[in-house]
Amino acid sequence: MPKKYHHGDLKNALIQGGVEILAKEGVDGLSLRKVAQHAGVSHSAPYAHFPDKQSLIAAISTEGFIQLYAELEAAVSPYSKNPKKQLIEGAKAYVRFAEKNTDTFKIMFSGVLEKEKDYPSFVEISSKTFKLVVEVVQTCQNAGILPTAPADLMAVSVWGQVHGIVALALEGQISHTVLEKKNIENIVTFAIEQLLIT
Amino acid sequence: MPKKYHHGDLKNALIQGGVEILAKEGVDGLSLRKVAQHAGVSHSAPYAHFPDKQSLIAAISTEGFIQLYAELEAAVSPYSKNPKKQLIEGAKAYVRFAEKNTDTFKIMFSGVLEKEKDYPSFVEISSKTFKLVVEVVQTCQNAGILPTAPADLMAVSVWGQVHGIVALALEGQISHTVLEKKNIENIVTFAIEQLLIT
DNA sequence: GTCACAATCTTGACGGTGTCAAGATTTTCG
DNA sequence: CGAAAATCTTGACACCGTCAAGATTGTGAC
Repeated sequence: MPKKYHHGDLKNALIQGGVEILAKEGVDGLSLRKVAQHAGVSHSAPYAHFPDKQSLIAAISTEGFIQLYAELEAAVSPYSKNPKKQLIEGAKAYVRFAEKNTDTFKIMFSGVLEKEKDYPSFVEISSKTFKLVVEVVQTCQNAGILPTAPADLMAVSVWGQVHGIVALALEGQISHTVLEKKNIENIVTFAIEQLLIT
Repeated sequence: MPKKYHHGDLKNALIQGGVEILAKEGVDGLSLRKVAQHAGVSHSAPYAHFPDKQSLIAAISTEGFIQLYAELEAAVSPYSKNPKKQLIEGAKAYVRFAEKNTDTFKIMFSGVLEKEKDYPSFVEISSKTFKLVVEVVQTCQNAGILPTAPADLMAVSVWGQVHGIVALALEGQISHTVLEKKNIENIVTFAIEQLLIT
């Protein structure tokens, strides 16, 4: 933890403030100047901690991934003896995260972040999350409920399946006729079950 | 087709110019003023045709969906006797569209468009595209190569599967270890095959 | 302890943005 | 032809990201 200077841990205050503004005013409402004001600091103070806006967004995205990872972990760990439940509960947790943190989720995946190579901690937590998916997929394969194929490839399929439906849902692209019968969690569950070996 | 006034069909010129700028400078480079200048017109001339920037973006997205629909149609129609090929060729066409028109694709799905209710022509082509997916899914079901389930629900799964992998790929979120072995088209094909009944 | 240095923050400026108001110009149509 | 509507220009406003210059404050060497 950084020591106190004029403000004291401004960097984290900016990230946290960014998350709040994101939740309150949406992606378009997020500006460096607003985040600075929210932290009670001048409009260009953030430049002491972030070289540009993208960098702040990367930090917020990283924070989002850390929380997503934690929630996936929590959803999956109780069912270490039940691979199918792990897969489905993990998928449902993914949906819930996206629904509860819509704008953070959008920032994490909406192309605002471009050259991720420059944000090592983002890459780290992001690939850590992917590894978690691979592990769950592998236990499912060992249990014979997912096809035998390279685990990383199958993990991309599973993650893509969940992510795609969630992304379409956030865009309002899920057909009205479907939403009448099932909510997003149920749709994702159905889709994942299609990938399972009966 | 609108008649000529001062400029002559400014509205379409703005949309077309927007597509060009989008392809050349990316999402961040797209501004109303730049589009106006590109069309040789003053900075607030666009307001005679679009109430705000979102509306221009909606028009560009609509244009994108029209092209996407056409390419899906073209990819699917030659194989009316081969449902499996229809599904896979359609998915591959989706990938190709996203790869060739990255920024238009991002704008179409990256949350820039919010309240779509206000853009009827966008909703129209978008749901028309979805219906095309439903039709292909139905012929696959009739051929016994996709599970018997509500066609619209299964269509959401299929579309979500393809879209999710494409979206993750555009974010650079597909694991390096997977990309070494397969390109996006192949990954999507693999994923779709997992949904098929063998 | 003090003094130079580095980190942190402020002030002020720059060009660019979306949007609106007022007015000029042009087309349409009764 | 003349009124009304559509189209476009000019100018202004607040906001934005970013940079330069300088003020303030903490750190560490001596």
